[in-house]
Amino acid sequence: MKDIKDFLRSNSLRPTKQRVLIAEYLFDGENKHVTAEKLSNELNRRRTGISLATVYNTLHDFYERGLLKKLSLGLDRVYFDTNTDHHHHFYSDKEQLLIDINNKLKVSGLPKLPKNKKTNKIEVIVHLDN
Amino acid sequence: MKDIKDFLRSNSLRPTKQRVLIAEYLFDGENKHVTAEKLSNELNRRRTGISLATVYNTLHDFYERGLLKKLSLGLDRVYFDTNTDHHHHFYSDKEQLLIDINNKLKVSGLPKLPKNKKTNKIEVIVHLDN
DNA sequence: TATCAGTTTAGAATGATTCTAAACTATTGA
DNA sequence: TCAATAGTTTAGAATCATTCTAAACTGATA
Repeated sequence: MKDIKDFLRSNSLRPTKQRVLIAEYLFDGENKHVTAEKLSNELNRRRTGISLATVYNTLHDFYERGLLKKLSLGLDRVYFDTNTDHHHHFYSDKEQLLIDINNKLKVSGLPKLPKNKKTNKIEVIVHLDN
Repeated sequence: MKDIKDFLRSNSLRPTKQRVLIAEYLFDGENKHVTAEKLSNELNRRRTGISLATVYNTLHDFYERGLLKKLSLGLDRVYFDTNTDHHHHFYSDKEQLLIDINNKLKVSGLPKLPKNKKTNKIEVIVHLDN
């Protein structure tokens, strides 16, 4: 509670009612993959009365502060990941399934980068069937 | 010309005026990464008068027949790749830059798959900065 | 060459996300 | 404690890539 407010303040975010509720849900210790819609549903279930616009704003604010990762899965919707360590994913479009790959997956044999470019990050997506 | 019609026919696609023009552009021997919009612009430049709806339909039809790959880059727009061999990409969101990685890039250390799932494909995206 | 299934198309619809601008609130300093 | 204000929230409109609709068109077949 108090720690959540401090957590937000230490990330240059005013601890508003809405942000506290969202942070409490997202950062409860369990890694989560959320879309704006899924998060909004959960918040409605909890009768928080937080608007969808605020859900979008807050996810974006948290992402900007590095508290969330944004997942590029070529979906329609954007996923935010509370696990901000470098990691990869199993992913099934059909099932809306997203599972962290937290172990020491390695990519080797990369060619040299295009001139004047540097690698930002390497993203591996293991697409699943069935 | 004739070969393009046969090519389309052999893929269960009627060689309509529109499909022939699009296939001629896409499959001219040079690998391409196109979005519906970029392709539509190119076709307008060529005064083909092909509608945007047909561009979408045709890209989809070609994709369904395995003539194009669809790229999952977490963009707003979808990219289609004329290189249908298994390969990976350098990608820069800022610059709308997309470059094939055609060499023997290898991914090792994958954990076992979730139960009852099989790997469809492994996609590696090397995100570039600058 | 008529028939008809397959195609094309303009424009409407969709749906996730962003924008707008007005109301609200946490913070700060007096 | 309070006023001022910068930062937030919100409903609803706007955006934009893509899909849908259903009417007109055309390649293939007999």
